[in-house]
Amino acid sequence: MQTNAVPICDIEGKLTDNDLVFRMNVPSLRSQKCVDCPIRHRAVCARCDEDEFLLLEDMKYYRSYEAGQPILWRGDEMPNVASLVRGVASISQTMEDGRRQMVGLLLPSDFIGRPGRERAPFDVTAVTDVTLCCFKRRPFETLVDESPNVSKRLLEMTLDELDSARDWMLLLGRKTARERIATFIRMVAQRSQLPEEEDSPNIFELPLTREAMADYLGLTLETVSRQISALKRENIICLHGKRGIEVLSQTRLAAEAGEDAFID
Amino acid sequence: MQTNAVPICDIEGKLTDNDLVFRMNVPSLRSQKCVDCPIRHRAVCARCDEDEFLLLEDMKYYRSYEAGQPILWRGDEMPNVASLVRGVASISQTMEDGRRQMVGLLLPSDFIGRPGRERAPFDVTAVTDVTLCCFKRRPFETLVDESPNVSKRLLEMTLDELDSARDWMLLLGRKTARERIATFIRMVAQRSQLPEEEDSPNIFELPLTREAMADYLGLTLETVSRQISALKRENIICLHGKRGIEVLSQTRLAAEAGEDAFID
DNA sequence: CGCTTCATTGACGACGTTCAAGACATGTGG
DNA sequence: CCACATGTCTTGAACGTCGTCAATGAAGCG
Repeated sequence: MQTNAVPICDIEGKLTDNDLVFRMNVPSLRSQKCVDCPIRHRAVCARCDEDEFLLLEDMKYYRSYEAGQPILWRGDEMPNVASLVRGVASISQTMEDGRRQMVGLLLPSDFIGRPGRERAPFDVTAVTDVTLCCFKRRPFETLVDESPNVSKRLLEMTLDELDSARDWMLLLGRKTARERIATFIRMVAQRSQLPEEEDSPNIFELPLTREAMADYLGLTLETVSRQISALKRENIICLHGKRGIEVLSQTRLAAEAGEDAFID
Repeated sequence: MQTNAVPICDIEGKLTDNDLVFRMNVPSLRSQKCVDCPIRHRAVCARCDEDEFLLLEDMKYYRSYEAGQPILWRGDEMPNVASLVRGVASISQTMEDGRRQMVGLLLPSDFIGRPGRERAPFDVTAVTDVTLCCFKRRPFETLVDESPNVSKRLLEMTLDELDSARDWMLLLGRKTARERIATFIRMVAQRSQLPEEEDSPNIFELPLTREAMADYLGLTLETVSRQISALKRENIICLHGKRGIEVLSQTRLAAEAGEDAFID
């Protein structure tokens, strides 16, 4: 897996809940100013200078969606592009008979839409409550044309996403159900890591329902459930409620994931 | 599927071979001059002006590989980036136990490598005989930084590849063996289409062995072979040698592929 | 001619899907 | 407080697709 980890989101308030630390609580936006923006250092605007931020602040507006709501349908006109500020969203495709495959998971700082494309090629759906920082596509395209700070960052982000997509293709094409689940749990753990932590946390929450995990992993929800139960039975993980996961052995979980050594 | 069709390559000479028209013969490079380059209008340099071509001609050199040869190993240093000028190459990942998944198929005009990345994240292998137009990474990075014509084209190409990768994820995650084969045959047909043709040709050659197809489609070579035989038995296609395919019913093949309506 | 490479075909079994029932938690109204 | 409905998750049993292992066939080459 590529290791462009982004904490799925910052934690807010105290960290006690029956001795469990559940992450992925969503911080509220405290300001509309780019300077205070929680994703400022990672988003498409990461390398903007002050003048560019002025332009952006002028053309941007926030928009929120509740968990489960569609953000875009495939084929929709896309008058806007956007940065995901808060929450988790999915990019997915559905076949006529209803089979569905998630083809991307959007986390804070990820970019939605593309300059030069009028219609959405995929469905985008809010998985949790979501806030977007939207820009009208036309003026944004002009900005991309004129600001290397934006276009270079966008290229970099797109290349990273392409690498991640290719890693996921290995999982979808070749990994067993067990390996897919283990890989996914490790990925979520890694992305739940806070900046001040040294390692992935042992306790965290899954951001997806079993059904959404199945869509992401190319499995059925029954298989997902069975494999999670199996990992629990073998004392590799332990469950806290429906979504809470505690990893009892990182080593064994890594082995189950069948992962290659990393490179960088 | 996205429809950024590139003919896998131009045809050379006469078109008779027992009444079959086999495409994918590879034209030889007739010149080292960018103006005469067969991929000039589609590659990363598609929008370069004369000055930029002068710079490129100065830093470029051609390099060829025979079918089967490795071009890059995962983890290798990448002193160069390159455009694929002639032939077909694959991007693939291999797990420790040997399971392999092709995660991209590189055709003429496709770009290899990325600015700002020192090591190859995946294996790249010549599928047929291949010729690359190579550029030293450092000077190329400078060119990308300074020429919007190059960086914008590169962004566009990368976004297209990301869309294709996501289409492929649907195939790997959800399609049956039969659907994968039918989808693949249709894709090859479409890419074999010459500029002057109105539709995909009915007769063409598969650019991959059964094993390579299996790697690409997330199947075993036996399953690939069985499904091709089944399509033959049902008179949907007909075989001419090992690689030659004749589509007897586009309609039925499309139905077998389980494809959504296109959007654009 | 044997050797190699690539493709086809068969028999069998494993893994994951499908269908179905039940558990558990939460919320609503009587 | 209970009865009941709803959404999410778990578990079981039967089935089917595709992978594995193995034998055979076809084409190209020294």
